[in-house]
Amino acid sequence: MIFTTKAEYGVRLLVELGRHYEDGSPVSLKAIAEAEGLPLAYLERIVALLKKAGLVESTRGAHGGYRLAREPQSIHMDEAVLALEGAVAPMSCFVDDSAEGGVLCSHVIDHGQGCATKLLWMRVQGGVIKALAQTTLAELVAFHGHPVVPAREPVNA
Amino acid sequence: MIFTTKAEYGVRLLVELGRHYEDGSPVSLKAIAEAEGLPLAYLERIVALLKKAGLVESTRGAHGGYRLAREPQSIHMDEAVLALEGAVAPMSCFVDDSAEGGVLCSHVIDHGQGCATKLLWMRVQGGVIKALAQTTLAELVAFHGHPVVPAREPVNA
DNA sequence: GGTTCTCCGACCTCACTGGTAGGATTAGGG
DNA sequence: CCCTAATCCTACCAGTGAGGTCGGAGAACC
Repeated sequence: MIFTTKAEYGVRLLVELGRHYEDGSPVSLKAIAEAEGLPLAYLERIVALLKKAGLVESTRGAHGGYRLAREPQSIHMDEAVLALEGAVAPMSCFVDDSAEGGVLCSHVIDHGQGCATKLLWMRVQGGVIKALAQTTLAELVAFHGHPVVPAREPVNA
Repeated sequence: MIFTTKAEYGVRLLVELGRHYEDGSPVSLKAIAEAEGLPLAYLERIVALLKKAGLVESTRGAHGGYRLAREPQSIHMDEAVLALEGAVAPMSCFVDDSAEGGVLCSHVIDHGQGCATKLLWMRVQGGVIKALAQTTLAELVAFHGHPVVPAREPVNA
């Protein structure tokens, strides 16, 4: 159940943008790539996903770069990871049937209504999405600043 | 964050064994493969993982097969999935540092104490393990027996 | 006009998943 | 005793996607 580096790099990119959110001026990918030690060309493709999802804005040309489209407190990580990974599903047949009627995996058809494993994967998916949704970018930015604090359950609002 | 078919097939195999747990006699892989429509040779490798983890026992020779090593109520799915997938980690650097001192991913070293993303992945991992641990094999077996909406005849024979 | 950026698509390599093949080993049954 | 049914075990193989590179085209600022 491993996330790819898209999620890892993308979140770190967001954190970096969040640190400069107050500045107003955009941050170039080159600066981020150097600060985080990540391949620039690869970051370009990753940030494109975030832009398409409306999480970041871009300014082209010299002194251009990227900045957050919203304030860090309102950016929840489920949205970010969904944009980066395409889908948050424990099994390949779980594209995103959360709202659909009855999207069943192929091996289920002969079993009538939903395989037993589906119950399991649904619970797992729920756990992941919940964990992601409860974490905001602002939290990660703050954690980046002073990592000593062991954040327990700060999502009480 | 997709599980592989090892987890899918392995759990379905366990469910099938759970259905015949009361019988006492072992179930052959061939029977399971035919019942579930899965490749026999592939199942052999999967069940080997479950055996190594002590979840199932085997009897060799004619009329042999596999049976659960414990009763279904005491088999929690975190143990099963861990045996099948090797590790339940959201990121590659998360082998299993839950008990270790400070296993940090390589890109973290220069940031002092834990990257911001680690906080995120820890929460995700916690959510997944919790969801898995809260589900027992007995639950899945029961769910397999009588699905919520009986649109068709369930396979009870 | 050159520099610095974002943008965009093609390309490449490598590991791993998913599955197969072929056997050796063990146990029952005639 | 052989034959058959089953577990075991290792090697192999094709496809795919992850992870990353390259080259270039457009856009803004000096």
